[in-house]
Amino acid sequence: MQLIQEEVIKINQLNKEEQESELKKIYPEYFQEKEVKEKKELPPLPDVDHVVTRLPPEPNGLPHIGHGLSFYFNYYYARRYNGTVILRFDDTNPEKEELLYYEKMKEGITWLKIDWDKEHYESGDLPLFYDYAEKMITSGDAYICFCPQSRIKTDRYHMRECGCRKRNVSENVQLWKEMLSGTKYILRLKGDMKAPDSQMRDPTLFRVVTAPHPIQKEKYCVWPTYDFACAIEDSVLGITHVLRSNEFHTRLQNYIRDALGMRHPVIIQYSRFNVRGSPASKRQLRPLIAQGLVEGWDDIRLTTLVALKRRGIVPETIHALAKEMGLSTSEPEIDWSIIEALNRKIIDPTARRYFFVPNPIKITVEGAPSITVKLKLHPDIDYGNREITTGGVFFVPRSDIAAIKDEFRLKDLFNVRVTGKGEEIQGEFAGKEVKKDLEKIQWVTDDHVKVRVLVPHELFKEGEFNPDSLEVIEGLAEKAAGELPVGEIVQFERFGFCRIDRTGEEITACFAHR
RNA sequence: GCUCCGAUAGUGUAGACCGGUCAAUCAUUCCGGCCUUUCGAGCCGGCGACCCGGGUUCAAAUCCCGGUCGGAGCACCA
Repeated sequence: MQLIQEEVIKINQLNKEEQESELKKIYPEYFQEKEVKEKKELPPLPDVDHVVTRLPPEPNGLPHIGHGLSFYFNYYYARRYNGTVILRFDDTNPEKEELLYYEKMKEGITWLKIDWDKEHYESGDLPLFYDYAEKMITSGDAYICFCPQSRIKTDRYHMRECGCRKRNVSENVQLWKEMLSGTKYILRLKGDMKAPDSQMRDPTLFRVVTAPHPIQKEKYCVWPTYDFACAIEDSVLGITHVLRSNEFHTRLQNYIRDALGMRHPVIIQYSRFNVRGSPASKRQLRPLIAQGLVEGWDDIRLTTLVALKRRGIVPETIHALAKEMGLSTSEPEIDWSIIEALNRKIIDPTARRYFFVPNPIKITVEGAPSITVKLKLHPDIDYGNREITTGGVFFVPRSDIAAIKDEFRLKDLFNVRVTGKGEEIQGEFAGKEVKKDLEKIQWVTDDHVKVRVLVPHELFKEGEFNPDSLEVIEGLAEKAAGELPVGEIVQFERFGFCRIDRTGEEITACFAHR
């Protein structure tokens, strides 16, 4: 006890730096953990001698934020461990894939600032899949089935085996050949029809699909199902780590690989997540688009990557969001406020500032001097300025002026005393002195551009479509805003961060967030 | 119904594997205050949570059992 007290006194006499350096000698882990926490990184991966991951899109639609996170997780770990990331198209259903969406997936990934080392198409591996299929047929692990779909379904439900299961290997080999030439049988896994996990009850491995494939055209008519193709590919491509959402179950794929004596990747699952009030599934979105309730796949209320981009959400925000949520296994209902906060933090240092006046009202200022002001493009960082020459006529936000009792300040310009309110406002010049308590309001002069701002709100409220989810605010912006290019993200002062969506006579901007 | 996951403040997350340092982390929202010629950023402060019930233990957010609730799968989709 005595000893301890003496030591404590000794240590307390050291200054902070000395204490830290001492601690580093005996307990360096203390500092490592601290750093990880501060940066907010994803947890480390197990078994990382070398890492190969995959980005596995199906080219059947536009990527949304869920794809984005999945892409990022897999990309992140490959880069973190100096590994390889493969863009692999899971395109084994000719009925659903479309050429266009291969490109859209790539565009989405590129927009996310994610790159990949190799590109691979499952649809190019059919001979390989056939080889493995034949192995499973010869080993008695798979059999051809003639039964109609409905029968299979009820048999699986009731754990009944069908007659097809009893055929011998040579019969199956023969039938497989027939199948390859187009006869509509299916190849099923000889699993366990009594398995409590119904997925293991002889699932389909191959089926005949006559629809042409966007890449392979009509070269093949027998296509593997997802679990078979994926099981093989993950092993053959040397994938070491699979990060995927929990709608996929691992048991069947592992079983198939075991049957073929193949290596397993490490599988890490996380939960699918939702953004509050924004459905992500195509099934829910299609009717909204068809009915014109949303503008299209890039409607700013949506969470497709094109919509996020259009709204002014930057790719780094998706990265940050992935780190924020981690590989969570609970079912999150992400609030837009989290996405907005992350985005704001990222764009605030670069977004140039401009004056925008929503719902403007004209004000004539008696005795106003004509001034040419230089207004800074950013309050904290020097990005230069824009120049505005003023006269006696201004436009200010209607709602602001309504709250003014007497005097206010045209921000960065001068003070005005209100002398009359009506259809227009009258005022008089009230000095240039900056007064601390005076309301500062943004303004534009006669020399302005018209701006329409699209403001997104929750698309669904309590499960119901929200008819007021897209607000349109008309207003005026200073002339300089008229020269901004499409895609520029700016902050309209005292209004919010917006992305220029369309230029021309009238500008359209999308409201990202405050 | 069966199988697999999960449940920490309004929201998201850390802690759980290896029980005590947890009257529980960080972020966000909300509310105050400071700062600022933006209602942005920054800074300070505040409210706010371990699903329920048993068990093990000197000690449970953490381990075990049982509920409840939520999600996913049970396709010739991926």
